[in-house]
Amino acid sequence: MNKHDLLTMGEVTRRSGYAASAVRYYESQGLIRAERSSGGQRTFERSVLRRLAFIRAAANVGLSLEEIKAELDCLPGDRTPTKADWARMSRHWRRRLEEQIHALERLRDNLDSCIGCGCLSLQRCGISNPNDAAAEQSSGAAYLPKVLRREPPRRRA
Amino acid sequence: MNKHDLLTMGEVTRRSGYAASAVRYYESQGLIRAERSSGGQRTFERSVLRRLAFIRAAANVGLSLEEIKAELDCLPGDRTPTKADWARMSRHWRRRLEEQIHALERLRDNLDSCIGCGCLSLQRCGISNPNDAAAEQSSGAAYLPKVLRREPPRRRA
DNA sequence: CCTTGATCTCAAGTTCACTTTAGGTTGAAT
DNA sequence: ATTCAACCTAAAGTGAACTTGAGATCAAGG
Repeated sequence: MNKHDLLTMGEVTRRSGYAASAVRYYESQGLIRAERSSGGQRTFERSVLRRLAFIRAAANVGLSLEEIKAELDCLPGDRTPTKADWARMSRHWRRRLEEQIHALERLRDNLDSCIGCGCLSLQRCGISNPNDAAAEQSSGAAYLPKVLRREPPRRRA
Repeated sequence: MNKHDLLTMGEVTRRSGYAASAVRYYESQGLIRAERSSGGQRTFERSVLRRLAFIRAAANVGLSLEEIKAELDCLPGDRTPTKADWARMSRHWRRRLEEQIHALERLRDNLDSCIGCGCLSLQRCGISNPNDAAAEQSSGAAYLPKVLRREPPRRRA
């Protein structure tokens, strides 16, 4: 093991699975911290692995780096995060996951009925025609869940 | 109604909800077709509205434009798509939606147990440590569903 | 000391899905 | 004939999340 439990860039990349460029990028964005050796090379505390793991997990849940940073900033920098810390943060995830799940389920079910009636080709389909209200007496996008809907001026996924 | 059922750009943008720039972009990418007037202005067939509706719906399901184009390319250019056409294409969607749903559910449930044991901080958590096999006898990313996992060289969401 | 591999910085490049800008044309109404 | 909204093109810009490249430096073994 290294001096005083400090990790090199190589160790971090091997153990986190992230590329060095990504690790540097996260540091530049303030998601992780790194000390420097006398020669200017990065040395990481062990806890950086946990942070990187958290980053990947959160990214998998669909959070942007900005959101992830916001959550990480709530973690105590000094003490080891407690179970309560993690639990608090996970509530965000759970809520987002639940939303995504329900949204997808609604979309899937609506898709079934759309296929059943072939209405994807018509003006009155909620999935495909959220904006054609002018052309028809369509009830609009009632079926398309907010979290999934992409309005005309799209934002990134 | 216009001559021979042809739509102008303005009508298409109003009825599809897409910006003109987006419509032009889709044309440039071969997702939709447009005729030209004598003066060079676009005229669209009615069916472009259906295509645009399809594009939005598919995008909402998470398909990339490339994938959407691939699906649209399977549609018969000549005849009006049949119910069978739509049904075939919707199978892709359904499969993808089901995958996403199950992936999120597994992630959510795993998150619960992770929080329960506080293991997000340890090496043996499947959610957070898909790549730390070298450091521990970890069973790896068994819990993290493929569709959600972001491997080190990430691709876009 | 020398070599080699790991690491450094900084700037620029990449991808996706569009939007914005600039400057020029069209076409319908007056 | 004039006006003016609607439309055109081509090129450049956007933002997220990184990667790549160039060229220099560091650290450790022989």
